[in-house]
Amino acid sequence: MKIYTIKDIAQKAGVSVTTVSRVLNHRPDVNKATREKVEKVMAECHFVGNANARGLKQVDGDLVAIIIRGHQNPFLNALTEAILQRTKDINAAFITEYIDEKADEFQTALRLLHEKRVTGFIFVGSRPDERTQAISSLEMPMVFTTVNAAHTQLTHAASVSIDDRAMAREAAGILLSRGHRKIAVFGASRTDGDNLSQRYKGVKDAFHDAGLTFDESRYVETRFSLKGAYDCAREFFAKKGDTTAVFAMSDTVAMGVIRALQDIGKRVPDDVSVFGFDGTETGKYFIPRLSTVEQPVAELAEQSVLVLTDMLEHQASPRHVVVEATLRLRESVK
Amino acid sequence: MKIYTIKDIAQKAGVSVTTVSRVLNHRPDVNKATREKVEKVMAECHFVGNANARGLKQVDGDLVAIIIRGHQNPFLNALTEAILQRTKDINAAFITEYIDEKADEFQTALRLLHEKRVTGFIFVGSRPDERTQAISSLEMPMVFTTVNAAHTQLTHAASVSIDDRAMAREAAGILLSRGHRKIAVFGASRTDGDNLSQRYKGVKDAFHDAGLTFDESRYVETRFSLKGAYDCAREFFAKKGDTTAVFAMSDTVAMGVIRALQDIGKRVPDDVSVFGFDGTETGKYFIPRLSTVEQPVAELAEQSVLVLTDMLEHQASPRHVVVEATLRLRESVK
DNA sequence: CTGAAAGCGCTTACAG
DNA sequence: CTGAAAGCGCTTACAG
Repeated sequence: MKIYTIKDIAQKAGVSVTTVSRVLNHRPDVNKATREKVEKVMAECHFVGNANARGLKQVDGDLVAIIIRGHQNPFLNALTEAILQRTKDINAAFITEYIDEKADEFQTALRLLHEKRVTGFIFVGSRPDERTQAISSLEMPMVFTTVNAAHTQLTHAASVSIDDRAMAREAAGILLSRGHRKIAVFGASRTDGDNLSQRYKGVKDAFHDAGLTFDESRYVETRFSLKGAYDCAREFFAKKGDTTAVFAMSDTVAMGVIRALQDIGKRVPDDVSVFGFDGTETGKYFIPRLSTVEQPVAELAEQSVLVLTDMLEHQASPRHVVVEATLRLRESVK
Repeated sequence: MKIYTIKDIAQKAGVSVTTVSRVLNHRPDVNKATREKVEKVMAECHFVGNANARGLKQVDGDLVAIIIRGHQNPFLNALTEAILQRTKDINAAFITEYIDEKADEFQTALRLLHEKRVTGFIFVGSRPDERTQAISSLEMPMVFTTVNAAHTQLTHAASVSIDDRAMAREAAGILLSRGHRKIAVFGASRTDGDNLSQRYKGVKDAFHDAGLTFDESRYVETRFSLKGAYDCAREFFAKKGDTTAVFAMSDTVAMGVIRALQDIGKRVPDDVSVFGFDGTETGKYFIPRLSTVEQPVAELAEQSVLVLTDMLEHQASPRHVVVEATLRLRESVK
């Protein structure tokens, strides 16, 4: 199958490449008859412009890279899809780049900046840490989704997130109000200021509210996968079998924990209550249905795109938007 | 942050752009001292070549587009990640393109062909239908993963898949051998030859093996989502409450069905047995654990890359590889 | 081992 | 409304 260039089309249509380019870009200043002739030839040839050539020139228009940490996180996948949805009627091109859990987003961003002349970034599921500081040197519009970057040194970074700390406090508060005292927290290594550390603080807040102190020996770090959580839970409950409630920092972790509890003969929620986080679709259908902090995916997505385009198109300053999350009390908590 | 071009680097290093290009491409014919000087400057400037400019020239090397149907399918996500894994040490570049469930993969392929000068395709989770026939006109190496394209008219298409029909037959056979007769099948609209129709045929084979006939009124079409399957199951069991087993054409569907059964007071597997398909991670941790046909993700991925690179590099003819799937009997079937 | 020059397929002032 | 020409940032024969 021959690949036609703009030159081929011009020749077939008997016009200049300039004119073809104009038709291709829907410029108004083309004679109707000429336009139609060119369009006909393009259609016949299944012509599609070469993105490399166009990108090489590209002085116009913004190009936003959406950088997603991990392929397998259902919550981030849903969020990414929602962002892409909001992207349709925006006057900018978007590309998605999935990176490894352990990959360096600064390197990735830098590469995309050079390779593709990216003009803005959306980081999905990223955590501001040392590497992320380096990103700031990029000095271009960027938004972190799901994590609050207000208190970082990232001068060009906006963020859209829920109030992780307040929600965790609420969730843990419910556990406490129902009489649970031996509460375990399943999280992951956190750096100061990221959303996991916020959630951890929220749990401590709840204990404080109740005039109690969180027993740090019931804090567990796990990978955010079913298997990771399952294995951790088996190990943890072998030692701390008197635990009556678990606050898991993601739904995936919650499900792994519940499965483990089931396997050691503990019923959820009768013997142990489990709280999840994120509000994934699977959690709604799990048995038992997960109690969780539901992140508003659509709004997170919408605000992210909005904040970024404001920076891109109107040179707005970076904002830090906090959207409302919802506590879902379902079957996994008694 | 300034974006440096090869010209800037050349100037700073006091050499020609040709030489910088050579260093950039790790060509051997550069003086060691020169190379080091250039590399030093490149490092200082965080230089990364412009992919558009390189791609514009690109006479060398293959570019493979991996086209994935849907963002949210856990099985396809796992498969994609496995393919990407196999991709590291291949002498070709790979890009991933997620398309909508309803999107036209021919248009997508065509666009990528022109836009990016793609030289080969891997279609993940695609189904050969009318549109797919059009793809054949692309006349370039392509492989369909998870669906057997041996009996299609796709002359340039290879495929890597399991034997869907045989596996469905085995699974349904187990249901029958355990005394189930009122078996429902939850699938989706299929076209002749796709993997869903194969699975359907497999179920019929199993009934035939047992000297029985599948009761078509127990065949249900559903979206392949938890909600879709859930709603379908609620509706179906309201009418066909005597059904004692379900063969679901994906794990996701199976989980939706199980949740629905739970909600109408039927226990799985005591009242109703449920078989899934794919062998997802979630299915392993679901309560009850899913009995399923486990597709060998790693092998599917490896063979797909292998078959494609054979076509790309050695002009091999398209092969149709069938890999071994595994029946997993777990808790959801009694 | 190194460089000048042509060209990849577009877009965009500029001129008409 | 239309076209000739320059140029985007690279790569690659070709010449030395």
